[in-house]
Amino acid sequence: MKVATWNINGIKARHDRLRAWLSAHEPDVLCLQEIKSIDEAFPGEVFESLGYRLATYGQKGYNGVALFSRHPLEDVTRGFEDGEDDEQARFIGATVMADRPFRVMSAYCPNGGSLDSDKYPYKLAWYDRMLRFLDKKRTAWGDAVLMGDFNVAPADIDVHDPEAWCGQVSCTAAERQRWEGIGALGMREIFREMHPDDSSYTWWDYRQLGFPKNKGMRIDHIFTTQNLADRVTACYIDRQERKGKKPSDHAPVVAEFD
DNA sequence: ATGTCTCAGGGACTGAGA
Repeated sequence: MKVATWNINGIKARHDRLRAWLSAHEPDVLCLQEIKSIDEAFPGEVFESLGYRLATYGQKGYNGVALFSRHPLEDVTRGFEDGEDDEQARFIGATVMADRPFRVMSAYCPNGGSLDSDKYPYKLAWYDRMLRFLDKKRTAWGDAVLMGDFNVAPADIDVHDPEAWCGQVSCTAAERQRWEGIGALGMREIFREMHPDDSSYTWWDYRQLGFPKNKGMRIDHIFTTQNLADRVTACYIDRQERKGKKPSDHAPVVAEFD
């Protein structure tokens, strides 16, 4: 089973690149973030013709998440269903009906802006809502994969310049504590587990020659529940996709398990 | 140089968000 996550930064601007990537890598399941499209305008036929079933949760202009699967998707949920008034489309889940079914979730965690903006407390509160949601659902779901753009660099090894970033948004103690809360709920972050000392990144700023200078951060992650984590055979970042014409500012992250 | 992108609105460019 091959699963992947990619912040695509606009499906309209990137569907050709995505189609080529899917043809080359053939993941069973893909989570997208920042589709920046309403559901009605999502170019689904392109991907259905490659054999994928789609579930999208979009909004106009910003944010938006999607699930692609070569196996049927059941019981799609959008948002956290907690009654909060939140118009931002950032979380979608579904059950992948493979031989051994599992729950999959695509998360686009808030960026947070700067420490003094109102986007920062929104980010922290959003994480708390996600943690409550995961806690409430985890026994019912069994095996699960949670993937996405978490907008948190969990440790200094995940940041090109920890001195400069320490205490800034994506690297504060409050954010890292919440990110670690996912692990406290029994999920394991696969890339770091497979590569304990690798300081690879998943995102590089378009500005200031971020990618050529490798000034990036590892903020896109794949978490799985215990049983799946024990069956993982590989986890890697596809840096190639950050190259060439009109890349996203994020590279895909891929995991394989038996 | 806040040095690059995407998208929306409105029909060339500006603003927002990342």
